[in-house]
Amino acid sequence: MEHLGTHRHDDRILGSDRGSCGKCEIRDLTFCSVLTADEMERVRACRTEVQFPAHHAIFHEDDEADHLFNVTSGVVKLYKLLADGRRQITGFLFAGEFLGLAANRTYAYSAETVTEAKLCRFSRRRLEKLFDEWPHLEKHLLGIASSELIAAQDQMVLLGRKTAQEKMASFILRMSERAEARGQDGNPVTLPMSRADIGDYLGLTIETVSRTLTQLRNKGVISLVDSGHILLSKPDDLDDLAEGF
Amino acid sequence: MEHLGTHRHDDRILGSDRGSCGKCEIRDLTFCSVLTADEMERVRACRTEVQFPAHHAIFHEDDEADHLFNVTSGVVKLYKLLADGRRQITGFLFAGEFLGLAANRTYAYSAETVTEAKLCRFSRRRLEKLFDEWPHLEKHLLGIASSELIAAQDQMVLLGRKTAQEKMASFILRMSERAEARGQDGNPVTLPMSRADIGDYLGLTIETVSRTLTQLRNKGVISLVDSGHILLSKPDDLDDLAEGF
DNA sequence: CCTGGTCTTTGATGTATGTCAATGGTCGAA
DNA sequence: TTCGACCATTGACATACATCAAAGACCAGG
Repeated sequence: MEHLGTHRHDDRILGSDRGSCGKCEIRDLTFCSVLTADEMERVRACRTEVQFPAHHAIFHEDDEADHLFNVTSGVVKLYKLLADGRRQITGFLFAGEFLGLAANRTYAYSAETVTEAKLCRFSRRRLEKLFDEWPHLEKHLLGIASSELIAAQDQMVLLGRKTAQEKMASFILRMSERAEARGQDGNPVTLPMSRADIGDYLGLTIETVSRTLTQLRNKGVISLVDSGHILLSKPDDLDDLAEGF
Repeated sequence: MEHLGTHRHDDRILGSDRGSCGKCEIRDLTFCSVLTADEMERVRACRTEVQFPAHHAIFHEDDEADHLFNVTSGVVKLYKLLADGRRQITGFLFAGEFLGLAANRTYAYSAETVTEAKLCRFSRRRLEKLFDEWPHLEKHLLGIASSELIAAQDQMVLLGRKTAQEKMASFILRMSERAEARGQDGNPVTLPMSRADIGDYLGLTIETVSRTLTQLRNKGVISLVDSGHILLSKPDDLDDLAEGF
C-alpha cells in the first residue's frame, strides 16, 4: 500500500558487456532459445547487461519505452499506481522472463527490483527491426503473450472472487510451481518479496497477509521456516484451500 | 454469482454461409483488415458464420479448442468458474473482437452470448496454418495480444485496489469509450448485460452494483434512463470518481 | 554488545461490502 | 388485461477484511 522509498542513485550498469551470451545460463528460458547462432550474434549487438541493487526502480509507467528487458537473475516486480498511492502489483518476474510492454510510446507499468537483479537490456527500436525479419521469433512472442494473457485471467479470478485464504494458498502454490519450472526446489518455497508486496499483488493488506499465513500454519498445511521461506507440509490440502474446498 | 441457466438447444448455425466476407461491415475492426483480396479468399474457406440467441453457451472452458471466433454482431462474455460456482467474467466482447484463446488443447475460459450474436467461426487448425504463412498477420495478432494484456492489467488494478464506486465509474466510462471506438454513441451508454454479469466482472454482488448505481445517480453524475441505459450527466466528475478523487 | 530502523506479527476496533429477505418493475404468454 | 417469471432495487443485518496501534523480530552500524 505505502510507497517504499526506492533507491535512486546511479543505475550501476556493469559496462557495455556484450560478450557473454555464449555462456548464458538461462538461455533456454528466454526467447533466445529459438535463435540460430547467426541470429544470436545480431541480437547480441543491441544488448547491454545491467545490474541493479534490491528495491531499485528499473523504469516508470510513463517513461519513454526505449528498452525491452529480460531478467537474467534476481526478482523483479511490475506494478501500477492509483493517484492516491494505492498500488497493484501485476506480476513478479524471475530469471528468463520478459518485460517492457508498452502502450503507445510509454511503458504500461512500472518495474522495480525485489532482490538484486541482472537484466539484459535491448534497444526496442533495434530489436523490433529484428522481429520483423524473423517470423519464428514473432511467433514465439505471440506464444509468450498468450500464456501471459491466460495467467492474467487466472489472476482476475483470484482478485475478484477468492477469499484471503484462497488467495494466499494459490500464491504459495504458484510460487512453488514456478520455482520448479526454473529447475529450483519448490518445497520449501522461497518468497523473496515483502509482505507489502504480497499484499499489493493479492489485493490485501500487510496485516491480512500475515494473519492468513498464521491461519495456514495453525491448520498445519504450512510451516514458516522464516518470513521468506515456507515449508509445504500438506501440499494437497493447500491445493484444496486454493480452490475453495 | 449464481448460474444463469444457459439455453442448450441447437446451435442455430445459419448454414455454411461462406459467401459474405465481401460485404462484411465490420471488416475494419477485425484482423481481416490486414489481408489482401487473395488472402481473404483463403481465410473465407475456413470460415462459417454462426448465430446464437441471447444467453447461449458458445463453448466451455474445458472443451477441445477446435475453433477461433470473431464477433460480428451482438455481445459475448468470457468467464471462469471456481469449483463452488463463483464466477469471474474476464471480458465482454463486441463486434470485431476475437475469442478462442487456448491453453494446451482446451479453451482457457468459457464463452456465452449476452445478447443475440453472430460470430465468424474458423477452424483453428486451418487458420493457424495461414498464420504461419503470413507473418504480417501474426504481427497484427501480437499487437492485439499486447493490448489485451494491458487491458488485463488495468482490470487487475480495478479488482485488487478500487472501491465499489470507483469500479462502477470505471466500468461505465470504459463501456462508453468502447462504444465510441466502434463508432456508436458513447452517451447515453448502453449496458446490455445484467447486474449479475456486471457484478461478476467487477468482483461485486448484484446488490452492490445496484446500490452503487443509485449512489452515483444521487450524486448527480449519471441518470438511469432505464436499467440498460445510463446518461452521463457529468462525465468529468465520473472520471474523477473512477480514479479515486 | 547495544541501538535505531525496518519489517512482521498480533490485538482491538471499524467499515465496506456481502448475505438474506422483501418489494417493485418489466415483459411475454395466455 | 392479468398472470407469472425474472430482474432490479431497497432494507436489515452479518462478516471478512481494513485500519489503527503496539509489541516483538531481525539486522546493520556504531
